[in-house]
Amino acid sequence: MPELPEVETTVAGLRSVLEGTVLTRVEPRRADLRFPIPVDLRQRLTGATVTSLARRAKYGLIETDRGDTLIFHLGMSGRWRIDPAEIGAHDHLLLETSDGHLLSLNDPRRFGSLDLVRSDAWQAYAPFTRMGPEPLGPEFSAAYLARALQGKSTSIKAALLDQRIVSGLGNIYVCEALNMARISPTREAGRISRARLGLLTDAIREVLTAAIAAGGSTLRDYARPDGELGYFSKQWRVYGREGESCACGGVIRRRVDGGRSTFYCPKCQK
DNA sequence: ACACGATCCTGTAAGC
DNA sequence: TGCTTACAGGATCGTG
Repeated sequence: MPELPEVETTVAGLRSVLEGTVLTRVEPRRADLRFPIPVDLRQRLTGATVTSLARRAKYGLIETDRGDTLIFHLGMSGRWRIDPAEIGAHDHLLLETSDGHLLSLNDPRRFGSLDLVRSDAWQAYAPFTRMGPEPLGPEFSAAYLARALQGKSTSIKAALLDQRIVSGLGNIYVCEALNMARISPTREAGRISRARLGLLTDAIREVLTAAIAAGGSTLRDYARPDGELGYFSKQWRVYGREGESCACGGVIRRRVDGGRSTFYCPKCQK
């Protein structure tokens, strides 16, 4: 489910419930997700006050007044549920707040992760150290992309999914941005003109910004007790639309590389 | 060094 | 209807 916009929306939803509250109960319900969950997580977080929440790439950060920051990744199927009606087999971490809310990290496939770092050193967290810039940040530009893609023989689609080049993009928004910029997903990454890289960076920013805005508009849904409603927009141009019409009039195709689907329009994406 | 496929796990939906 | 198969928004690891 979660790429950058979904994590951004999730963090905003969590912030409204968590910020300023005390974690009165912290209950990991299994020892690991993708990786082991720190054994002292309960002890370090119980009784702490949540001071702030933030996002880095597809990770959410929950900072406390004890100098610890809980870092979560939602993997493919993770989400936070607020005041769920019942706790099931896939609710892996429960947080109870001094306001009486119960939060649950639910992740059936368990590709997500949970970790605890010292707040003054979160930037040294291993997954962050080799990660490229935020696509919505000031460092991300056509000039940056040109430098990062220089000499790369891999496809532009694979390059944009590589978190070392730019962090936070996933399969959906890469497909969408490439369609918006009219660039073929199979085009060699190192051989795209600077002008087209400009269109691509614009498209990436535009699609992410629109998705965050749409997510924000459904925050109420996200925070519903059942948590069942999707919290991101499904206004996709090409993703999941094989056989349908592209805005240009062409027919959207699907191809699979490395087990992952790519949706694109062969008529307008060159 | 780089590029690519296999892999972790479960749920859902399509196909026979 | 029921069983089997394909596929899913991620990221890492091993191999060529």
